[in-house]
Amino acid sequence: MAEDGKILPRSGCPIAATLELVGDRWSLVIVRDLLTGKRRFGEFLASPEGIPTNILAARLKRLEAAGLIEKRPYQSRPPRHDYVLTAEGEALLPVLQEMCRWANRHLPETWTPPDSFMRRKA
Amino acid sequence: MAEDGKILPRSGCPIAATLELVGDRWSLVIVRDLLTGKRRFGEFLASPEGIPTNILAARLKRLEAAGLIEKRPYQSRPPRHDYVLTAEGEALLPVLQEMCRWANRHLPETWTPPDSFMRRKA
DNA sequence: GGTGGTAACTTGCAGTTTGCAAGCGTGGTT
DNA sequence: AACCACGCTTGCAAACTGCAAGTTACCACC
Repeated sequence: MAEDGKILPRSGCPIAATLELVGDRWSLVIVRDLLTGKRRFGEFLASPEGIPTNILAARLKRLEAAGLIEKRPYQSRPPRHDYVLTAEGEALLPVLQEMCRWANRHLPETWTPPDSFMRRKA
Repeated sequence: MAEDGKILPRSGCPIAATLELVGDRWSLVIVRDLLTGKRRFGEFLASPEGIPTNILAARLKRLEAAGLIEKRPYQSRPPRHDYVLTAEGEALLPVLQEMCRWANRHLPETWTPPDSFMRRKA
């Protein structure tokens, strides 16, 4: 995956195309955090999975380039910004919910997400 | 990801755990092919995305180690085998369906999957 | 005004993974 | 024997990952 966020589709298959955007170990973890209210670089870093800072910065850049998230300044001195999901990014919720359902049924050690997350609608 | 298929969970989050198994560019493409009737090494290779042979072999090994697919001999002379989804692997169908719905709505160039795939139940 | 702290990154670098191409092993076919 | 098919394995350069350390921009205290 190129650093500049450009991705050339390998086929028109919707599954393959989706995977080219978010098919890696970290992107959907970031989307999960955004869906559960986290907004800032440091908050993503604090998640239990422990994403490295350079990977986080690269993924945020790519997700922004793909239009799934937006960077917004929330104060100017010192310059700080946070990230929010676009409508397109939020629409990934059902994918994550299905992953949770699958994992809870088939991977015994996984946590049950809060009801508010599982019932939530895009 | 270790070559031997062993994966140590980074957290109990069902999303992160799922991504550790199938969160890469190829695994779910293989599951897609299996769900649409493909069974053999050569058939996976022939998919339009063009997975390299060594990656395909590694992913099949990992999916088998994870219990998502099973290797079955279908003839003994010459020795040949194919792969089928286990119930656990088939249960990923809803995840793939949601990815298709998302992609069809948000990525303009993607194909619409056949109705039989989208309506299918696990 | 120097020291320290916070937030958001960037950089360096070794180790791992990817992807292309080529080769291998088993056995059928001619 | 020569050739082919299938299912891989191997070699290798390039790309990516993850850890640690450094950077930038400011604020706050002493």
